Parts: sequence; C-alpha cells; structure tokens
Amino acid sequence: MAYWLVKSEPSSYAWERLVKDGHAHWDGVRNHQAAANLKAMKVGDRAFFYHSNEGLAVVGIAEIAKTAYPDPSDKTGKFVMVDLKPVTALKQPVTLADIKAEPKLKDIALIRQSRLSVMPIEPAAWKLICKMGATKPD
DNA sequence: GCCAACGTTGGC
DNA sequence: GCCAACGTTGGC
Repeated sequence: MAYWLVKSEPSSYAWERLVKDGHAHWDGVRNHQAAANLKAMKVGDRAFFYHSNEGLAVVGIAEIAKTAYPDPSDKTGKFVMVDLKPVTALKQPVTLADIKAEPKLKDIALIRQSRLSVMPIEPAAWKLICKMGATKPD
C-alpha cells in the first residue's frame, strides 16, 4: 500500500464535506506532476487530506476508491481524476506549523514543493504524522 | 492583501 | 529553443 497527501481548499471542498458525501471525485488537477501521482494511485492506498489556505493542517485520512480515469472537466483530455472516500478524521489535526517544527519532516514534499497538490508520503513520515495526530496509521 | 515559487504562454 | 511576461497557488 502506498501513501499520499492531497490538498484541498476548504472553501472549495472541505474534509467535512467528504465525510458527509461518503466519497468524492478528485478532479480539477492541472499539473503534470500531480497528475502523474494520481495515475500511480491504487485502490486501497491511503491519503492524508490537507486543508490549504484555511486551516493549514492535515485533518483526515482518505482511501483511494477508484484509480485514475479521464477528468471530464478537462477539455484537452490529458488530465485524470480519482475517487476518494473518507477513512477517519485525525483525532488532532496536524498543522503545517507542527510539520515544519518536526526536523524529521523538513524534507517532505509538502514543504519542499509548496504548490504541488498531490504528492507521495514516505511510510515513515506517514506513521509519524499519524502519531502527531493521535491516530492509528491504519 | 502581498509576495514568493513556479508553471505556462508567446514573441523572437 | 530561449526568456520575459503573465497567471495561479498557497503561506504569511
């Protein structure tokens, strides 16, 4: 199983809405690196759900419910989307400040490539962030 | 609201 | 194919 982190602005699609809906279409990605990460996702992979712009924290864990398929909102036909479903909220959100304050996490893509919206997470970093969020890794 | 990072576009 | 201009993202 692989681990990922996906970003969303709460004003466009918040964690609470994913929980309420029970699933989400992760569309709208228009960055090739992010799209490549989407294509590498497999059903059952886990992804941290990060709130950007507002909140600035990892708030929950989602699971990949469907692998990449063409994004109908993309007229060029080059980009893809996946489906997500909620697994659990973190008992305690892990903020960007918390992550920056942890030396072991200083090299994760969330910090190194601040604009990337879909990124892989190392298993060690996954476990650590779960621990910081007082939540079991699986 | 500002600005840094960075991807994309278009002129040459 | 280079590079300046411009647009977008996201932290502060």
